[in-house]
Amino acid sequence: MPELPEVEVVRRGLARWVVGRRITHAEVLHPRAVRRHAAGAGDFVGRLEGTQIAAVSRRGKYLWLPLRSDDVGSIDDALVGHLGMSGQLLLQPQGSPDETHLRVRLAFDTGGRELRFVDQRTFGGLALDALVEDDSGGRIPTSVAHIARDPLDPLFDDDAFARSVRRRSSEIKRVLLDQTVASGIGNIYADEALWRSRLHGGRPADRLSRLVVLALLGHVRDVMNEALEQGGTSFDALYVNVNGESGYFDRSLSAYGQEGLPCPRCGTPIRRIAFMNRSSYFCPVCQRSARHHGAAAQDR
DNA sequence: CATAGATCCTGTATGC
DNA sequence: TGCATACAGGATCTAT
Repeated sequence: MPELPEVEVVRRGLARWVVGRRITHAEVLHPRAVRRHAAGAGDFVGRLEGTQIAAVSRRGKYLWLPLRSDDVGSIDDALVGHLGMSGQLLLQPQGSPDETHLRVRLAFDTGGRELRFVDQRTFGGLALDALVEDDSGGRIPTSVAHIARDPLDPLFDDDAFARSVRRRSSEIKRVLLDQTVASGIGNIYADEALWRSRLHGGRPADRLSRLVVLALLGHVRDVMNEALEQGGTSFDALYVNVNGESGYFDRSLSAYGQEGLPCPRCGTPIRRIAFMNRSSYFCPVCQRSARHHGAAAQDR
């Protein structure tokens, strides 16, 4: 569930602490946490130790730490991380008790706190990956290059997004969750942006007008920025910043998780339906379903 | 190629 | 109390 705002909160917390530090010790406590590192845990640890963290970057829900290698001095690789559903990156004092689901530990030359990857459900993971040039002269890990820029990226192309969305015959919610169209959007912010747009998630994307798609994008940006200001969304102790603290955007949600509660706009109880093996929350009055928009395709 | 559905994983909440 | 079941859901894999 950590989506873009939650991952950005983590990125900022990490950036303040780890940039410029050298990794002196790496330890993998659960092999599944580094399954995306094809060469295995031993290679992961061996290549990580001795490197210096040059930055903390993010695209969508992916984080990466470009690494300056000890011997060469150049920055060719990055430590790539994805939190999956329950991953946490915590800065903990050395010697503090290991978390139940501690998967990877990194310690630094400066002592003090260590970086811990904790992940209950093990959908997340860490890997080392080569940096390649992206489409605008920047650098990005190979394993992240396949996803689109996210809506908070200054180089995000709104018109290209609208064209991409309107080429698809899938339901608009499914398209919002497709990380190759725009990255960073997950179930919570998809439902919130659709609610703000008064759009039912089941509407076919290719029957929405360009202006409706651009307005939806604006709502995606708004809800993400508002969540960021409040430290992200947390429903329980799983979604926390690097100090283990929860954000409180959950208090501002209009639709997601609000089944049975009144729609803040019209008072109709919010409804929950199954969708893609998860849930969609929407107002059945404000967000009209596809059949009310018939074959006329008036949104063109 | 686009699209849709299954799958991975573990802790918590709920019902009988 | 114990047991079974549903649920949380991002990314990836497989099937059509």
